Amino acid sequence: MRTASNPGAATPAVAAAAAADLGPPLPRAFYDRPTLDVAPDLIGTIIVCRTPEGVAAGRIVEVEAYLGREDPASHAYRGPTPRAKIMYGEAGHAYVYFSYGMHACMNVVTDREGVGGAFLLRAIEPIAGLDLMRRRRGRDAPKDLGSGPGKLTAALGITLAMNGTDLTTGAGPLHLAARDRPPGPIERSVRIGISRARDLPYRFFEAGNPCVSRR
DNA sequence: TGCCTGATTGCCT
DNA sequence: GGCAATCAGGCAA
Repeated sequence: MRTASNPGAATPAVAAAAAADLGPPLPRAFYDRPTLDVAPDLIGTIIVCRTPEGVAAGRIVEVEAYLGREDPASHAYRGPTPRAKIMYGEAGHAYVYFSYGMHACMNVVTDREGVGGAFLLRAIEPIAGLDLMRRRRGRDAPKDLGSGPGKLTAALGITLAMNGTDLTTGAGPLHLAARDRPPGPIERSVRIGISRARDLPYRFFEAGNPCVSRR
């Protein structure tokens, strides 16, 4: 398994080196496909967040697909409103929104421009910057750091200011890197916490991983 | 302008 | 298992 250093008071250069150690950004073509086609490839990839405090990263172990204008559970359902316009833009960008008045939730935009497809990141398995994540979360156990959409943004330091970040350049604070190892079996289920289109099996997760969210 | 709902979390009983 | 915290987006008036 690949490891990454995480110096406490990282200079930008050190932070960049640490982020690079986790792998270069996945290319646009990874995201620019039909949303459900991306799902099996997304589980096990690594999300890296670089802030002045340092670098934090985790394996993505749970996601939910939101298909766009035709999906009643998606923020994109009502068309490209000011909030949803990022989802209608170019694939490979981050859509970060404010949930329940207190949490940031992060999506990655997929599919062709104008479709509105995206994946909500629901859980990560922490792999770098654990002490930083522990401080941000006020929790110690790795499985408590990223086992939920609001938890993982808090742990990684993802904020609303990162909405719209291009994940493919490596220039911004966020990117996704290729898997460091093959994922375990991927299972599907209905999506969690929604009231519309409850029956669609668009939640994907790594079976047996303790960092998957509960409910 | 005002009301209601929500892709959540964590604490309390 | 119940519920409060807390606020922006979307829609009705």
